[in-house]
Amino acid sequence: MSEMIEITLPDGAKRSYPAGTTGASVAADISKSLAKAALAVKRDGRLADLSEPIDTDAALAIVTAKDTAEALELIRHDAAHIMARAVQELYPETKVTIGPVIEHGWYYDFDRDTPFSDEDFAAIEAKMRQIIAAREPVRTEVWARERAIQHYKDQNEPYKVELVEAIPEDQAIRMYWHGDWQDLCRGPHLAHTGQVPADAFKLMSVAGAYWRGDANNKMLQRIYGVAFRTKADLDAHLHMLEEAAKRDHRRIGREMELFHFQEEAPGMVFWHPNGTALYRALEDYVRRRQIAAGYQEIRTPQVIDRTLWERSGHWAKYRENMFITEIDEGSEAGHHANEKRTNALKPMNCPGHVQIYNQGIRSYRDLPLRVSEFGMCHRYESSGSMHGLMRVRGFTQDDAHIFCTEDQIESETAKFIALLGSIYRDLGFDRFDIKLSTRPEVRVGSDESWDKAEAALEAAVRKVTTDYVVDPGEGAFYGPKLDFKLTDAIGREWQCGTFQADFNLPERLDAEYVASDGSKQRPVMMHRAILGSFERFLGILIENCAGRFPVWLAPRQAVVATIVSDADGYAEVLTQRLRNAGLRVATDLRNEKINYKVREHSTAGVPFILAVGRQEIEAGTVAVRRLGRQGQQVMPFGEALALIAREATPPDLREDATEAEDAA
RNA sequence: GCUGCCGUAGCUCAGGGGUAGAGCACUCCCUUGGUAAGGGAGAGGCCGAGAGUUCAAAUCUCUCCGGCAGCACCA
Repeated sequence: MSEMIEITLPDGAKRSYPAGTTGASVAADISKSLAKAALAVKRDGRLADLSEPIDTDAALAIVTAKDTAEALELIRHDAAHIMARAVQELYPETKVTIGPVIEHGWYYDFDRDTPFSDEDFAAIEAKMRQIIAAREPVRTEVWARERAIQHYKDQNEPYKVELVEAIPEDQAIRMYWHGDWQDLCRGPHLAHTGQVPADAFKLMSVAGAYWRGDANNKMLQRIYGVAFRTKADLDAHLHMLEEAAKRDHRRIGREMELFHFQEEAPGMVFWHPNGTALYRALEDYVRRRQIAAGYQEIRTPQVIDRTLWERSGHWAKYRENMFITEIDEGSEAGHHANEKRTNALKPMNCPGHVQIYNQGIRSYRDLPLRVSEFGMCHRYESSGSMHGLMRVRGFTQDDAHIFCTEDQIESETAKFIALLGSIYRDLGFDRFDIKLSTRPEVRVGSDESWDKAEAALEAAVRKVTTDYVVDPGEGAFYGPKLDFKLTDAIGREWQCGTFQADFNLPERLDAEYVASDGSKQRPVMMHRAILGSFERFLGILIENCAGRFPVWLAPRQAVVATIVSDADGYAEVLTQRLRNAGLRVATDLRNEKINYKVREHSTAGVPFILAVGRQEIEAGTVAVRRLGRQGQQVMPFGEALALIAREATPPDLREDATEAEDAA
């Protein structure tokens, strides 16, 4: 009876053990680091108890790296069930709904009239620990549909009835029991409740969430939790959140005096001098890159009569989100008394750009025509959707429209992606997520056009990477699009870049060009933005670098700080020379010790601190201290100026930039 | 917009039915100091706005405004 069990190790190697060997001894045998992973010796999709012998009947495997993540997923999933059970034991009137695993943890949506409070959290956590300590077995059964429906009707769980009814006919209806608490679930699960680490989970927050994600449905209470394999992992996660909070752009924006918001203008940014310097440095850079890429810059009106918005279709479809103005033109010549004229602040730049395209007669030789605008837009975003700089009501897009033929879509897309990638890299973003959204149910344009445009976008992406996702049906009604997303400090994704085909607007606003055969043709219009908006992008940028901007973007690139007041005059002369070289420099003549000044400007993220005292005046030098480095270096002022100027040069203006671009 | 929470000095926060406190920042004075916090003094608040309850409201109630987390939205 010396039956052997074969175990596959993470590196692909195989080992054999006698039947009856416990999971724990297998784990110990393999290695210490794998011992934890061996928690996930799996059987029937469940994690086996390490104290139990592993048996030959099941397909067993020590987890690979992927499986380790899977084990964590099981812990989180079981924690969700255990929490739901705890909630129903504590508050029996509560109706349960769904509770999926998410990044770092899980949530569970409940229907209960009384709101959950922080005190409830402590009680729920305590109850969860009891359930875990009881090490109650997890078991499962497949039920007939009717039985499941009847069961949930009897239990007065209307949401579960709905869920069961929504399960496709060909899918099994599986029930899981954690002890005697039952829940509808696809599984898999752990072997018993004791396998959820009692000290490595935490309930984080409660928030409203609509049943089935539909705002027409009742709002439920969603409790979020996080769970890890060990307490150390949990603590590390909580610590990471604290660190991320320090990088929050709203906090840094205040600390570095970049911008502020105030009640009278919700969702509108007041950019302070520092923030404006940053903004301008970015704008200047993008402008140069776009000019180099063949864009022509334009400017279009902020306020436009409603008739144009009616023609563009925005009045019908987007009015809710537009800032509308009514002007009484009664006193003006040519108008009847009390005549009102209705205008709207532009929520987007496209119609204005088409107006410029439509001036004169365009030839196929003009295409592709690329017009860009740093266009300020206003959208009346719903109050709950605003978020610092990330989602605002007044923002400036680095917008451009490319008028081209269908045949040019692919090459224009490829050029755009290359430009975007290069700019993102210059700004410190080596990776970003790409999403292709394809035709929705309701749309304009022929299927042939959609086929062509979707294929063109995808082909262009594939030239660069295979790492993108397709979101079927999520395109705009007017055309397919590519979205480029970046992530904020705590991992929320924000759409920044975008590239969208538009079969609609050229039609509505009657844009055309003369083809080589003399016929009039409709151009395709590509909407595109690289940053998306300066506001959102700067928000992400701030969080990404935690306020320590590269020198070329830093609001304040250097501070000249005096050690003694005798150096005031010298400091002012140096400051002026640095400014003449185009650098953003401040002088600190305050009656404070140099230690204090160094500390303050270091904390404020100033890349260069130039200290001057008697010795420097004598020798015509400065003592240069660089952010993030200990100590300082005394050098002739001219040398310091050259050093700072070199670092302050934007990436596209560096001497090696041209070759780098050509090579790419 | 919805659910929950929050709104006291520039910032971080304490307090709490009898008209306000701390630390940091700020101003002034002393100190002229050589690379991450020198010392002292002072100024600073319609306690988000409005209404109600009360002899009395920053405090209790309601409405509104704004913010935070999430959901919905993001032609």
